[in-house]
Amino acid sequence: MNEQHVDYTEDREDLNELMAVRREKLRDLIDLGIDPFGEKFERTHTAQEILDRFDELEGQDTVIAGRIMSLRTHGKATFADLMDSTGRIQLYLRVNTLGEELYELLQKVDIGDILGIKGTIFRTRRGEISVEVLDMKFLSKSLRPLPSKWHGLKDVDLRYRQRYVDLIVNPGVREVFETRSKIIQSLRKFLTERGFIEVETPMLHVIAGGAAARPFTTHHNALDMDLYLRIAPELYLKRLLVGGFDKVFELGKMFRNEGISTKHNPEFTMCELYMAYGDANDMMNLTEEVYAYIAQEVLGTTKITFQGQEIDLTPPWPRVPMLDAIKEHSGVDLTGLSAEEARKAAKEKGLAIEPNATYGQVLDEFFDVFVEPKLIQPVFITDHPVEVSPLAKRKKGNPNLTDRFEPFIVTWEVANGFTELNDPIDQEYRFRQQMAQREAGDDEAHMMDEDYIRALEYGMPPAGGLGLGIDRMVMLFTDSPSIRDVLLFPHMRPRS
RNA sequence: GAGCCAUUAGCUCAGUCGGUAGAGCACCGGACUUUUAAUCCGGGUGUCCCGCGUUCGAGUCGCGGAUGGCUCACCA
Repeated sequence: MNEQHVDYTEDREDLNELMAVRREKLRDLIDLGIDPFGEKFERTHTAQEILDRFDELEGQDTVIAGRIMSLRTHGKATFADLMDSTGRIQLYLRVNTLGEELYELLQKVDIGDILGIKGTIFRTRRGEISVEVLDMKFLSKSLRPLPSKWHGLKDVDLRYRQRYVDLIVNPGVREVFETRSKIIQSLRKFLTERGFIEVETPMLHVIAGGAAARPFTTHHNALDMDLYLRIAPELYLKRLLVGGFDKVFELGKMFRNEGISTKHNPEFTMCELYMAYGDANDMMNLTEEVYAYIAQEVLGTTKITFQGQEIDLTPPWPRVPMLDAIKEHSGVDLTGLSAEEARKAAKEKGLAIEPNATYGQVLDEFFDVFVEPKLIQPVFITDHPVEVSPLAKRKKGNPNLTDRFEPFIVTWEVANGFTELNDPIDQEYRFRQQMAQREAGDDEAHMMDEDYIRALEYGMPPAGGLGLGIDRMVMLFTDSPSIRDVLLFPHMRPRS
């Protein structure tokens, strides 16, 4: 083994006074033969348990551990607040009970240190449930000062880059991520209770399919080939329907090489699920059910508040064909128009449209401008044009539209689903259309996937499919206006 | 990618007309054995985001850059 030598006495000139003082205390502890970074520590209670069960625990001994969040010294007695993952509890330290030696050691304790405490549970004269300390151990000396105790950390840049500090000093941040965990748990429970099997499909794709988006590119050295990070798991999951699975879902990260905004992060979480022998209608039922189920499980109600507006998630949600919604909100009926007529209608409404825009693209533009901003309460927008839905089955009676839907809540598209196209000949035709669009300069058009066509040729049962945006769901349920508030480590440009 | 705004002590923020850098908390020294934003006395700890320029003199004015926020664009 190499000889290791850690120098705790090194003087570093890059440290500010606050950090230098903490290092000095660290050295003092080492000189006293005390390990500042502790070891395994068995606790008997959490802070919250003591607060909740005080009546039965009063007078008993307890062993707790956590981070010191404030210190109030009064000469020969000191009060401190200890924070663990469940909450805060006050410590009372007295020279009489601790002894001179241990009480002296208190001078080496800084706010931020993680201590192990043995003590007696009692209530102070002022009525605060506290632990009178009999013994204390350093479990981790903190070498950096925490942000001010009542302003917390406000600088959003620092909050995201140093989420660990944000979590320590800003109460509520932890809650958002605890809620996120509960939401994902409820979702898994909901789906597995209904017979869905959770699967994992590749994240490294040879063809980035299943959505219209620019992919990230990476490289496999041994094979000397470029690969894409997945933009959607859709085509793999439907291969599983071909293989005989009836109900599958995958919950995981997707990667899209696009802009960053309050609603977009380059990597985000989606849940896709597929149900053999079902259709878009089943998926709409499932969407409103799963939203109501999770809201009930996590928040105890299906009426939630987002940024001051009440949102009623109680099923059923209205289902409105896209053309009807456009007609209602713009006054323009685009039904049955040619691409050219649609472009003309767009110009009359002052919309910026590409000269060679397809009928579907014109519809999208009308929808984005006139309809989307109005969709506050949950609503399904249905029957999307076929050009923008290359994987969805055509609508019976109107081959220009598909059996597709997108639910909207607070103007956000929170999911996307449709009756799956299981006709390999039509699918190949759609891919070719997409390739033509790609050649015309649309680098988000779908790529050809020969193997997927082959899978469909073996026969895929009719099916309904759904993709749920998990980050937006968490935003909605935690009243968070930015996706960065529901991602522990949102993407940030590295700082030089 | 474009526009607007922000960046000053560890944190939260002030800084007037261009004239030697300020507060609260935190921190350091002292007093204090039931406080809780403890209190009282004393102490300011700084690459004013970076660079260039204007000026006798720049935190402040100009130009360029970095990072972030918001809006727009992009994102079916």
